[in-house]
Amino acid sequence: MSLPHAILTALLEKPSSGLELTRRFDRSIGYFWSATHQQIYRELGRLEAGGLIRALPSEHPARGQKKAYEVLRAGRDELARWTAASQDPKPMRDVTLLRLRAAAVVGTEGLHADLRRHRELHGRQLEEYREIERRDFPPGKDGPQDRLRHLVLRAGIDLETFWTQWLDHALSEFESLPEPDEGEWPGARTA
Amino acid sequence: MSLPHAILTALLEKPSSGLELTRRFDRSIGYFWSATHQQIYRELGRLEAGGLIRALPSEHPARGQKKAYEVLRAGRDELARWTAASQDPKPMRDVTLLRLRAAAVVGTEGLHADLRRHRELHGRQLEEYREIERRDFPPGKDGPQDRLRHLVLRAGIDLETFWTQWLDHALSEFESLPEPDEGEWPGARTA
DNA sequence: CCCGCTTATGCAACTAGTTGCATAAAGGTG
DNA sequence: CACCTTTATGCAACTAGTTGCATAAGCGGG
Repeated sequence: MSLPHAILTALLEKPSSGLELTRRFDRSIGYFWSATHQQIYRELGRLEAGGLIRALPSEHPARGQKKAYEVLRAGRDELARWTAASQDPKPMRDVTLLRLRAAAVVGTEGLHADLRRHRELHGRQLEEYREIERRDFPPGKDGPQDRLRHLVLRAGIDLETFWTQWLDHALSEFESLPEPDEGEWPGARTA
Repeated sequence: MSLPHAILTALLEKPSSGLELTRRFDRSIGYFWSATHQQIYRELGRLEAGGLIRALPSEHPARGQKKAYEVLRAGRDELARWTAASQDPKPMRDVTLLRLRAAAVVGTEGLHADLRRHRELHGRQLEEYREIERRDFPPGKDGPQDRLRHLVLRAGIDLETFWTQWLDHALSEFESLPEPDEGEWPGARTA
């Protein structure tokens, strides 16, 4: 149950309309909590119904008309409560690792090329994060809030660094693997 | 759509009953693809209905009776197809990073202690992985399959290493942060 | 002024994962 | 043997996220 809290955080940083939020989720916030516009609109409705946010008054509130929201006191309190509450880290689910384990059973055919592609994507993401770091956190920008936000970005940078390095390692392993001449992969029993 | 493929992989490694699978998902497989027993039973039913696996013949197939499954040819083919197919890495969702970003707006109250707890948990997980590495991948065990499986474990080790280091960094930042004397966190507008 | 494109909001149906509980057999204990 | 716990399987309802599409206003040509 984190989407509402992601939205509350975003709205506290800056009151926005649904579409503006969507744009922000495609950039900064989405780097660690992605959401589609449909999720966002639905959740905005719920948050408004629950009295945590409200639509800023507008001249002509009609369909196709921008509607900006701001956070109410109850919303801020809820976000503070949620942030402070103890939460267990949830077990991870990573498709790439699963595919690699499957490849150990059915063969690596086809996987190699896709991992190379992933290496490219993670490399690009890493560059993008580094760019943001240069832009948003020059030396000296180190108030309490800057430090916390920098910490979040740092996690993104270090994670992408991990992935690029791990994928490089995996790719070099693939290259030194013997050709899978059919039968190389012991045909774990199928009927 | 990865749970069925996780199950196919597990069953190819070793035919098992639902409960045995559940146990294995609590250990090795669950380290990168977790699943509850309800998910597993449901999916076993679907896979059987789809002709990808079949129940091994049993004397008395009754409720409360172990029922083991094995993978059929179609199941193996499907797993090979899925493994080789190109897949985009999906955007991540990490609650901890989200909480940290929220804390930059509503204050760090309470978060510190929970991050310390997470540091402990990740540290323990890291130790467990290292233990497995010592046990399952002694020097010399480096056939193609061992190499691939070791690669997966390596990812787990490196990820937990990242988290412990990042959390250590975060915790030290928290300690050097000024006391949040109410108002330290600019009260981003609430109505 | 009608056509198509962009901006903006939203519903409905679907898929995946979670939570809570039910059922039944097996095996031990008083 | 009546009761309790453990092993093993499973259904039903719920929550969260995804996909596909609908609606409507504004705006710029031809």
